[in-house]
Amino acid sequence: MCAAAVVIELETLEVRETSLCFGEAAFPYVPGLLAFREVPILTEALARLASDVEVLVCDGYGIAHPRRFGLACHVGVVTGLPSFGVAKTPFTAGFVEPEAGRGSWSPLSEEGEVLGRALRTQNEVKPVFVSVGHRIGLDQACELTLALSPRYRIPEAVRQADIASRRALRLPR
DNA sequence: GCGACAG
DNA sequence: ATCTTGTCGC
Repeated sequence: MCAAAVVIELETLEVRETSLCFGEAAFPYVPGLLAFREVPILTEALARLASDVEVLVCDGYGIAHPRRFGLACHVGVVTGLPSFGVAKTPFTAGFVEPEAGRGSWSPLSEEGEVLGRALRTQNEVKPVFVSVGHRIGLDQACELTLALSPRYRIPEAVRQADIASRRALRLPR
């Protein structure tokens, strides 16, 4: 597997630094246990970053998780950095379809608790699923997600990390 | 017991 | 995550 950590300049959305880490998976993919598979190598990629990082934008869920502790929570606690998750597909929490415009959102809830938001980052495009990980609030996580997604559905930090890791592994776009 | 479930 | 088919818009 290849883990990628990309530092994005919030003002310009430019890539300031890219860190790649390669290794073998030591844990299978099990829904609900993604962190056990991905956090070790992600932590390594993050540790090799020279830049100062203010907040981690993670590919996956934070507290909108069956155990209320998804990958974004793990990565936040391990690094001590503020973190939140942006997932591309629904998981266990329910939601109503948000309005069609960019910036529209609806609550992600499970067992009567609001755990995150389905947030539309582009007009007429499927929403992403935002939930807090560590040391950040949901409002700020959503604000950052929108600031990082002026043109594409996926926030630039996650999008560029995905592109870098796929390129390194020579996987199709 | 069955279904459904991040990446 | 991966794969495949088809449609839409710049």
